[in-house]
Amino acid sequence: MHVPDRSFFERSSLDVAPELLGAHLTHITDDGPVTLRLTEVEAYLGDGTDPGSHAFRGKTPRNAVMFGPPGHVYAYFTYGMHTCANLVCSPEGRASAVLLRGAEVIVGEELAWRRRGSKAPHRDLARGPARLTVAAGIRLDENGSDAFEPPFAIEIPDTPVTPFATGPRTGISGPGGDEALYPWRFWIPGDPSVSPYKRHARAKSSGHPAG
DNA sequence: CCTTTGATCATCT
DNA sequence: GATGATCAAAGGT
Repeated sequence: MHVPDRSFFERSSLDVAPELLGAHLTHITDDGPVTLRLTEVEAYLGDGTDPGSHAFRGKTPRNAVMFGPPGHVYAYFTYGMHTCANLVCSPEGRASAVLLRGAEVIVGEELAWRRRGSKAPHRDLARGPARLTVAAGIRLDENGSDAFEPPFAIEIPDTPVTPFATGPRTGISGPGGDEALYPWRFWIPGDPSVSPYKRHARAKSSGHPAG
């Protein structure tokens, strides 16, 4: 486990996403630290070719952070009540991002449990993008924060986690959710903290070079 | 295990 | 005015 160079994020989210599996993301507040071990992520592009991406129709006030420097946090509000978090990829000006969809809480479980406000089992604490954001204590007003600076910290595995699984992205209507065109959801096979939604999609073991 | 449904509002058309 | 990178509770199999 090591702190990556910022250039790690200066690549397409398609390359970064699978290498974030198993990474540790820490967020510290006055209440203490929470560290997440990432188990499920999704890649989104910003070059106008990805209809599932917030950046598909160009830069707007909401997605502006996606077009900013890599290694920063893109947080957005949706469904009238939920916040989700991404890590920005690609060089500045070329938006792409990795949505954090599932993780295991490995530090600060008590704090994460308190934030979630329910008796969630350990595996459910950060299972799903909105739950993950609550468990970590990431707030909407932290949109644009540098993930390399406090209150954030990130470490990645010395060797990428293999094998990993791929499949269609979750919750996307229209062509952006088409597995054949955009199989850009990545997860650690069999991990209980992978989000359950639309899991009917068959987990195929990665035929990726890495696995 | 599964499916259905209500909640609730910023954003974009 | 419709939609959405969602969740939790309730009820069925």
